Amino acid sequence: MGKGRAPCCDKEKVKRGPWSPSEDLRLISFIQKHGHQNWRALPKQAGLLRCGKSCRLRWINYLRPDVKRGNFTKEEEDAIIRLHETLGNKWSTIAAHFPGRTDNEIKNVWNTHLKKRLVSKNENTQKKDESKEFSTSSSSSCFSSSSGKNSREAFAMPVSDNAQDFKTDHLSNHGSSSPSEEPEGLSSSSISSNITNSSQVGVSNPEGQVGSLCNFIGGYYDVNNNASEEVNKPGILDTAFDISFESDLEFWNMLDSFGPFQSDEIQSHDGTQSSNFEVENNKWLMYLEHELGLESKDGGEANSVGPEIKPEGEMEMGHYHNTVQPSTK
DNA sequence: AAGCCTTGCAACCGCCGTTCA
DNA sequence: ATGAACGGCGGTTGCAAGGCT
Repeated sequence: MGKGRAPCCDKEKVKRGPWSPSEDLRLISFIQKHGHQNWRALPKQAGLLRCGKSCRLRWINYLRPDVKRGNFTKEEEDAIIRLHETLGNKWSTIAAHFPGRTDNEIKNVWNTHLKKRLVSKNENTQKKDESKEFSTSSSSSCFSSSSGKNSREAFAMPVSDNAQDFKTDHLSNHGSSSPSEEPEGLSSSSISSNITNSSQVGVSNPEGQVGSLCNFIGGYYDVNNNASEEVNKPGILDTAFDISFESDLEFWNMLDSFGPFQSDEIQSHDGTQSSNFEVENNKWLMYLEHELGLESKDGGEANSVGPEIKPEGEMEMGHYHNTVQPSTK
């Protein structure tokens, strides 16, 4: 043949790096309206200069309405550790046990926190073991054989069979699976059969679309706190997603000028979020609503912040990029 | 206060499995 | 039966923010 694999996109003509608000909105509104049957064709149809893969990733890991963000609880972390022992680096499978969590997020948590925790734990136990006779038991830790960088190799062999069993058992029997198999600390509400992946997001369901969209608009930074109710108004939604992808260049360009903003600001929305963030958040929402002509007349929370809507440049949109995260470092 | 180091995370890359013509 | 196209997955990287000296 000699052709090789065709690149998924022309990297020369494709934008890379952080997503801008405008791009996010375009992607969201497009998916809400049309779904995502074809990721490769989507960027073009949505007027995005992005690779289809990039769009998919952005949607799945960030923009999806049901994506849950914020710090992992101790229970979640424990569950991840347990699942990882069984499944290895099957992040998507592990993620399936945590509705709203993405494989990328779990992978990151594992690599940044849990792995280290286990390594140090393992070192301690290893020191103890060294004083004893060599034990043939190699299953005491998932790290026993993973000295190299490639954890894929380390886990591939020993877990494959178990993984399949586990997958079958847990994915098909959620809600009715035997409690003994279920990771400790995970309630039925935290592990539900509502496994979410990109293809299961309600983009094909008109009602689901509206619900998802509400969640997005109202909860772009606050998926978990039901703020969506504030803007759960059909009229608003209709208007919001009648935005033309081609015609309102000025609007999209204006959004672009804000620079990247990240919905990771919804982190720590467990009620401990600083009011500073909420003010900025609400300003942003108000601004968007204003620009879209969506101001809610009955004065939701978003309007309680104050009437001041600063124009471009004064809203310090840079704030929306990783600046108000609750620091856990 | 400034510079360096570490950490965390979004995004990219390339491979693999599945689907479809 | 075959190969291209596509979606999905896991590994890795780059960068920004925070911490430390």
